[in-house]
Amino acid sequence: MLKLSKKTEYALMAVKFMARNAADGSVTAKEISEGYNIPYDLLSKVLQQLTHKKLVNSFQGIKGGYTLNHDPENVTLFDIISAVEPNYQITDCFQEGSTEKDCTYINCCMIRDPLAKVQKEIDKLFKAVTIQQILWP
Amino acid sequence: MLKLSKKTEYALMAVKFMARNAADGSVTAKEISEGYNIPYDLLSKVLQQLTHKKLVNSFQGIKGGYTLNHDPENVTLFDIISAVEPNYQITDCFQEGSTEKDCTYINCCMIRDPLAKVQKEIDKLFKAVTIQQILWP
DNA sequence: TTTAATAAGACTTATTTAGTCCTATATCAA
DNA sequence: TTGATATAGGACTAAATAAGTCTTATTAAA
Ligand code: SF4
Ligand code: SF4
Repeated sequence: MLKLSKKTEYALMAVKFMARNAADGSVTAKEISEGYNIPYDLLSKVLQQLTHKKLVNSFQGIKGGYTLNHDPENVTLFDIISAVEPNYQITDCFQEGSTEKDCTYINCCMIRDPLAKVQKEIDKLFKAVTIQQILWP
Repeated sequence: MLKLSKKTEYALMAVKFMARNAADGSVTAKEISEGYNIPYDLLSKVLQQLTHKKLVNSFQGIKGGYTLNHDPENVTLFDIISAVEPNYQITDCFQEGSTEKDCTYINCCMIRDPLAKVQKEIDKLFKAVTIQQILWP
């Protein structure tokens, strides 16, 4: 159905919040959650995923929080999506080492390679969009 | 998660089958289903949806079946997807007349317009890919 | 040592997708 | 005219995924 998950949207919103409040140093998950009305627990997971991909810095402890790790013009929509969506591809069979478990048609499929090309185009598109462009259009 | 549904894949496979067997006149859902191992009932629905969008011709009755209504180079991936996926867009809020029921953030959202632009790029991409290119790469 | 933050896994619920079943209708041919 | 076989389409069930919640552990400043 080609829909982005809420996690991607929350990630973008969180990045926006962090950039806006960069002056005040780090920003907590609670502040973002309350500022934009995002479920706290889910947002926390999103921030953790962004941390793993080094898109944000996290600081633990009572004065902890998050900061952006890159300038918005150096982070793309592709970075955000692939940090947050486990496998964001248009079919189930593009992963490294996909087998019949992923799709029963995998060994006889006549649309796989062509769709892989479409996937590459989509990747290219997402890599061409920076979050700078998205969040300050 | 950005995945195409099985219905889209089945639609593409069905189109391929029809083109391949065009010489024999119309082709039945059963033949496609058995030829490519696609669940019959689901495939039938897909074919009905393609019929509604005039992408295929359907013939009822005992000698009935389906034929392609256009040359493969004149049908795009966009046509197939939008025939078969109810609303294939990357967010819930791009429909005509979307309200708070679709997304609670709709009136305060800072990422909606930018994502709409991304959607347009995706549309453009899908419209640029013909099923000729996909099925006979 | 208390407090407030992140980290992370387990769990539950809601939504969507995939698949099935059943009945109606159309058409051909014996 | 009737039986066989095709599409049409609605209702339903099951499976998979996404979204949200709960709980416990860890971290670090005051
Ligand atoms: S049907 Fe083909 S393209 Fe789709 S998931 Fe299976 S192998 Fe991949
Ligand atoms: S968060 Fe914004 S972009 Fe996403 S569905 Fe809601 S209104 Fe649309």
